[in-house]
Amino acid sequence: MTERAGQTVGRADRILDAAAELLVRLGYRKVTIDDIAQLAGIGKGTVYLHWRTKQQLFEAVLLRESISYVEELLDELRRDPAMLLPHRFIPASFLIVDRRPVLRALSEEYLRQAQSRSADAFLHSQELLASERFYDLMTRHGLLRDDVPNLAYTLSATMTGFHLYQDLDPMAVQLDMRAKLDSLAHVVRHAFEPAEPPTSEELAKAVSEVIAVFEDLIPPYRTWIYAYERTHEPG
Amino acid sequence: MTERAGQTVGRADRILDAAAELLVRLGYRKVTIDDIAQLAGIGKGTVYLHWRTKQQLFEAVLLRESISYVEELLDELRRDPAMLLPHRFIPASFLIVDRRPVLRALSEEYLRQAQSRSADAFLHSQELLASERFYDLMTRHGLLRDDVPNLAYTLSATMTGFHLYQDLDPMAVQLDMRAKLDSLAHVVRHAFEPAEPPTSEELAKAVSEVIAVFEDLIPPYRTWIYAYERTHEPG
DNA sequence: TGTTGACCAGATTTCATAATTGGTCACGAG
DNA sequence: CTCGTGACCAATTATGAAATCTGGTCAACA
Repeated sequence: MTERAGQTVGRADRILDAAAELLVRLGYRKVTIDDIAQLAGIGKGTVYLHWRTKQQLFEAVLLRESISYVEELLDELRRDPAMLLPHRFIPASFLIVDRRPVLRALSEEYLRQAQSRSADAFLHSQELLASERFYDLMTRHGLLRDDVPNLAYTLSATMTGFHLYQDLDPMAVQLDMRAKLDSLAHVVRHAFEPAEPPTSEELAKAVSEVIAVFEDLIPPYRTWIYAYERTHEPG
Repeated sequence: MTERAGQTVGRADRILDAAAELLVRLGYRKVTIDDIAQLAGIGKGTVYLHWRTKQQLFEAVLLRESISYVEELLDELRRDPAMLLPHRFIPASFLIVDRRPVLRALSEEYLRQAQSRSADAFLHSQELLASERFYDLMTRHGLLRDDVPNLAYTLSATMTGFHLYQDLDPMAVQLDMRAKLDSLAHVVRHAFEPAEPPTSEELAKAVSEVIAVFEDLIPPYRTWIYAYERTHEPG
């Protein structure tokens, strides 16, 4: 069984809405299941008809938000294929975390957890954007270099640096966001993109393939959000 | 007054030795000034004849260690000028933190402090390696690109990423150090080095200038370690 | 003059008690 | 019978007061 009858998904969304709102307002720690249930206008036990644990509930929040963001990105891609150039969309993704309060709150919580112990719960939501299939595709179409050692690791480490350096060095605070994005873009362009940019035909082809991949990738993730029976990731 | 009479410096070094040893053994938090004084075979008050606060004492420990490392690096440079290529010495510097227990302990403490609040105390020790003069020189001799926006910030953020990503993602643990160094080297080479490597004449010239700069830079830092009267950085 | 350790205020740890909360499930409504 | 609920429980976490520790000072001493 992957889904239940009637308005179940609608209710799930109302719960996720409530969770998201309280998350932004109070932070992960201070949000209780009771709060969420109350704001959603249901009983506490009902929440557990949808997700096994508080953590899974918030993973669903994160995943829903991520999917929505990816879909936004796909739209932009349809409008402007050049957006697929890593030095364009990676800084854009970087920026987005600052823009979407839910993502911001969750990434802060992720850091807090990582600091102490197992944070992999929040981690696999990143799998969506960082899937092997996506990297392969980008490399194949000449949008990513094929000579980057440990591509996934290298790219993640680099992005993480820009993310975390914010809070580490006072110097970073003085720089405005624009300058930071430029810096990140520079590193991405030179370390991860081939010297030769792809032709616009290649780019268009890559875009349509990216769209296809994500339209293939997203549904199982979306199902996972709402399906009760689950222990780990889809696909 | 910059220095005191007699065996004062020798005693300072014994205190720093004691502090370093206890630091490695117990970690910053658990080391008390009493412990240090006892291990150094002196009274507690005497420690305060050398440094105003516990923090300044450990800054001195860090600075002494850093200077020693830089001098080691200068030696290597004399032997092999190619070591000045950023994609060589930056991963090497990265590695060194794992090798020297004192640096390791201090960088962990730095992260802990940064996590919470003002960590700039530990930060300015990095000024030694990251001084404007050094960057200028490297750029001037074609060892660093001249088109990197916010060079200091960008490079720091990148290196920080590789440093911190260790503890954030389980994937990073599986990769061995060699692979990580390769990744960092790749990013540095392509994002921060010019496409054309310098000629060996240029390189040699840069090396001798680097040596000159550091031999000029180090003494005031060394003085700072031992001089009681101080409020902030030398130079 | 150079050194020290007793001393102090403030920070940290301890420890017991109280309050909260994630998760369950027997029950009741429909 | 199905679905939803909130009282309930174990376990975690918050609280706060008392005890301990420790960075830093300074009067006394060698």
